[in-house]
Amino acid sequence: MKPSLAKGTRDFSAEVVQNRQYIMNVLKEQFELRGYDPIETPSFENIETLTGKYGGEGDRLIFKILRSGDFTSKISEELWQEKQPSKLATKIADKALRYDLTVPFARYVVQHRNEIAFPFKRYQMQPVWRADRPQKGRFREFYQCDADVVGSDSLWQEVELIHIYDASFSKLGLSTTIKINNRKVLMGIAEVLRISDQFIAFTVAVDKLDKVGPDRVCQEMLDQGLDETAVATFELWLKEGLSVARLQELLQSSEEGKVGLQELSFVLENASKGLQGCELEFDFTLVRGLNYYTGTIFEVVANGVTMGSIGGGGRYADLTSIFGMKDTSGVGISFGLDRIYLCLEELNLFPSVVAHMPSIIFANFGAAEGTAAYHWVQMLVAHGVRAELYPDATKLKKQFDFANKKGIPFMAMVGTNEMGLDAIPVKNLASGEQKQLTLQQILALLK
RNA sequence: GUGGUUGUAGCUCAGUUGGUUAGAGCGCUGGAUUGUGGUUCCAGAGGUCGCCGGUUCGAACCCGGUCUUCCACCCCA
Repeated sequence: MKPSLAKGTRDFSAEVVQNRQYIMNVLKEQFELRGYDPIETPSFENIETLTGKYGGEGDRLIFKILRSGDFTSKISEELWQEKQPSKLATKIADKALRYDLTVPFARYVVQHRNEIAFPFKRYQMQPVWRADRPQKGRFREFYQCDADVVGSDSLWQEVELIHIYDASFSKLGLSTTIKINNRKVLMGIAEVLRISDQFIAFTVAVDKLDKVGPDRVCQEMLDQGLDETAVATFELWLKEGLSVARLQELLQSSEEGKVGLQELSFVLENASKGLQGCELEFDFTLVRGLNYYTGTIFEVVANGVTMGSIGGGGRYADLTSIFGMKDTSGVGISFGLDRIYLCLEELNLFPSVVAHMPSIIFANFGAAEGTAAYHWVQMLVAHGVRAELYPDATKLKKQFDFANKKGIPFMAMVGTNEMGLDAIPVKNLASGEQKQLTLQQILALLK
């Protein structure tokens, strides 16, 4: 059997893991500074918890887990003959891998509502799975790092989340643009254009603006059967580029649109104060496909890197009601760990020092010498120094090669002559310099 | 899910219109050098040419299928 990875998955080397931990530590620090607590949820959920939450074709991308036992007994002959994958799916599969962290979080909140102090702020850094076709920066297993707060309508939460984005990306040295919009503004636009009943088709088309340009966006709207005069008006707006002030004029007749603009103005005004490095930018064409968003929506892109969004989020006023808990608004952001990693790598922004702490390896010259050397290792480890004995008494060349390859900076040599001495030869592998050192001197060198 | 693309040694890649035994660099193993590495020199190991099938006297090369890679859609972190 030839070893191979499942499509869209990866192994991580020690160096990659350390770099990933570096990113997660930065995020963790920012989350905790703002009062978010960590939780974790299972990697799979009951399938009905996840299905129907992610918009049009979202269910297609959910990894489903086959029922244990004889699932064929649950399928009638008629159902089998229908050959409808979506209907068959729930009979064959009763569990699914989580698709994002927001929906499991909403399930968690409802289920634990009596133990939770609201507003509840949590962060969560775990893998999610999507049955997508892999591409660069697009995997079937990847990590999301989410911060959400549930149980408050306050727009200060939006402001806080923007500042978490700003502080985190600034710490990572990554130049980013945080795009912001409000779903109520989009609904207001649709209302004014009298295409509210085709809102989804409208937003799907708008979402493609930066990819295909205004002409093709409008063409797609017409293809989707949207009213011609509405599309013509919208085309003018697209080419004009709408500011908040201009929208305030245009959306006079839409109550929802006006509320959206008020919210947007508050967030923009307060969040733009004291930004460390990110640009905050209103973009009335920002849509986001997940259909649980109701108010503010965010998306983050890295400047100077060709990569999809590296973060996104928004307010969901009613996600918990699906699980039986009404009137509980939530808002959250997500960091795409794997894409952030690729950006930092491409821009050479990983600090090189994170990789290795000082450490020392003891050469192995034989049974008795090994025993003496291991005694030194024990003493050093007891003092908190990373130390190890090369396990086999092979040729020194091999032991040196091993130390070099592993990036160990020092090698100690306890041979027949040094057994029982207080000072042993310690060699700096980078410079080649070698000295007789006592335990205290070695500790001073390595600590 | 749709369309395209990719696959040759551990790694990066050559390989002529289909023609004997498929090559290079790096890496690896051994030696020069039995307790002092990185340099150098010498020798060696390592490949069902992604997999399955077909065409052909003959296939790494042509054809079909399949898996994988990357890309464009769809969608998204």
